[in-house]
Amino acid sequence: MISIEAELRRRCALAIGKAFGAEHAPSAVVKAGDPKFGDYQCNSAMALARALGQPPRTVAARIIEHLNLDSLCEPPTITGPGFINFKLHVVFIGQRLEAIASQSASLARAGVPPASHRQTVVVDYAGPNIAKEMHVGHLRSCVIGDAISRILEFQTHAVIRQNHVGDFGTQFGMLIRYAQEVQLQTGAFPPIEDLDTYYRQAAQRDREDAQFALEARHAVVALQAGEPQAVALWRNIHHESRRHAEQIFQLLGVKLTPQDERGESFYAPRLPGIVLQIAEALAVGGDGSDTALGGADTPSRLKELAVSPPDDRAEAAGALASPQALDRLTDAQLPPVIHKPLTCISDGAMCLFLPGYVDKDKQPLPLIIQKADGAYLYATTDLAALYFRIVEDKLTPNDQKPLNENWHADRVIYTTDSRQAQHFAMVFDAACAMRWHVHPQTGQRVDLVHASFGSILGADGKPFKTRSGESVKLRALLAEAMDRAAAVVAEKNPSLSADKQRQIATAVGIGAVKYADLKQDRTGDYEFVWERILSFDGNTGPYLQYAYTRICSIFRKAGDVENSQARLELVESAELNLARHLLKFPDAVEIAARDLKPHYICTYLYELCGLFSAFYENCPVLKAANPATVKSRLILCRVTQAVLKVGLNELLGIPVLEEM
RNA sequence: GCGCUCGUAGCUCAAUUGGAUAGAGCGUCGGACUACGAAUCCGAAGGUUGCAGGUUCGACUCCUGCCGGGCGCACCA
Repeated sequence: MISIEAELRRRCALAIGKAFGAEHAPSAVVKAGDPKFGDYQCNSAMALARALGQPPRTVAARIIEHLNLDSLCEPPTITGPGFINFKLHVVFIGQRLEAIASQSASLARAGVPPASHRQTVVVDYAGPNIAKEMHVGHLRSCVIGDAISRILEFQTHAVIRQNHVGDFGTQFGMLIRYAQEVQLQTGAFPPIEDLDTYYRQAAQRDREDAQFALEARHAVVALQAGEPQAVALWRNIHHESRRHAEQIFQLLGVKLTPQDERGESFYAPRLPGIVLQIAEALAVGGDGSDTALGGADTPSRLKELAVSPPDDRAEAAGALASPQALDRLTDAQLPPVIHKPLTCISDGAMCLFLPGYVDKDKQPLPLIIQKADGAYLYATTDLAALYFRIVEDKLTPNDQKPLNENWHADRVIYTTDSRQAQHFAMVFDAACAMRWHVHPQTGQRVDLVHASFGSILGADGKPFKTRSGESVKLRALLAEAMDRAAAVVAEKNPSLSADKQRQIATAVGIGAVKYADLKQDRTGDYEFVWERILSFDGNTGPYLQYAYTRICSIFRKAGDVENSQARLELVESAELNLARHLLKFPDAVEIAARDLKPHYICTYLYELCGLFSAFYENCPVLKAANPATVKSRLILCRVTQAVLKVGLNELLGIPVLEEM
């Protein structure tokens, strides 16, 4: 069964097709703007009126003539300029809810249907830098990326989470060199309790000591060449960092595991092949075919760099190009305006020029895929990752963490902050230029999405920092959330055991922080204010968790009164309003998945709790007049509980509690 | 300078992407506990959606131009 909104849209499209021809078929069905207009409305008549040269209300009437609604709705009405209003039939509502409540399996899905077209979706999020402690800057990526993953996963898409860690940059030379130094002096590897301190000390040595800095550069080379001692130290740092990140993920309830981690170091061996591939395919003056220009200046240094380090894995990564192709890559041939993607060497760096990008001086802006010194950049790694996720065959021994099947992603989603918008636009354009955005099996266009988000600001509207201007550590932020929640629990519910209180404080504190982040449209900035986040009033995590505990409390008191064969009687307006809204949960999930915006689910759940409160105030459940009403109302409680659990817990990754 | 983005009630945010009378919470004011959890609920006041044009049956939403904030613009990620 698909969502009701989708079902009505389908039926309206069918009716429009029958009435006016299939070319007019797409139908605009949305939730009604106002309850007095029913549950849903079709807005297609007004749009069609012009094209058909008929009055919109006439068009609406003809749509209705061809509309088959079965017993879904009451007879539709035409209002205003030509809106078609649908009001769900009470009998239909009752049957649907009874069906959902009747089995634990259907309750577990809360009415949400599986996706009609199952896709393989890669979601790239979190991506912390190794050797630095995670800070608030990572919060949104973790929370939003995980929610998006959970939502798509719940729709039964095959979601592949990817943690693209920064673990192979130049900073590692510094860190390795510093680790060597400390080890030599103390005879023991320093415990990395505070990664930031460690990093800062290394950076300070790097700044102050030219000899140290030089050796740090050499350490990078040693690391990339696989020198055992450098690699061992790198592994050590890596291990410590991962341990730290794991703790954060676990505390946050983010479902990333070590198996999901493929960072810069993973892609490093593939980069030479990627650069070669792009350089040849898009060589300036060439058309990608084998027509090397004779006599052009040979950028021999780059040719050397592009094929080093000598690693046969580059070939496996798809290095189709021959080094000879690089012979024609001189910037002398670069046109002043870029009309098609071109690669060439500019100032010694391997550049990919894409149409539509210019710098401050209106000069073509390149996507640099290899620096003049031969090093690769994050654009290179991102392109390698895209190739890996979409094109590459995974059943090769090259993947250190092989899956059982090929990925060939249908969709790749990046959850990073909006400042990287241009970077991803360029990377996506580059992938398109290489035709890597075409699914190797289906030939369909792969959806490349930057699900960007804004910044977290302090109460003053400026970037969220500590008083001394440092970035707030994520661990400290979450600890404060739990402390604040613990204080409230101790005050409100002192009778609970200390252990129980701690458990509740964790769920409430972490949940509040996550919910505050998810409830707002991710594209905007938001202000982080403890009082607002941890409030029990309004659209907050604690408020929703509280609503859930009230329902649980009813069931604790109900004992075995519940009867799965009970019938739903919808009499009171509070009952009807709640019932109607419960059936719209699949619609909320669908639009949240469509736009990759978890806040649609938050808004839906908040409205649900408001309607449940009205029901709770006006319709006694356990003290209802007769047993049949008690059972009927317990069905509403049961489905509300299920929707809250699925929405909060499974889709948003926020814990629910039996009591608090 | 170019590009992206945002501007909605005193404050923090919504508005299913062009739909009907722009909705919530906080704060303010006024109410409801002998009550399935008052960590809650109900009511009131609060708006020329930054400004000015345009597009059309219909605009917070789209197009143009201003004003104001944020961010980005060649070898960091």
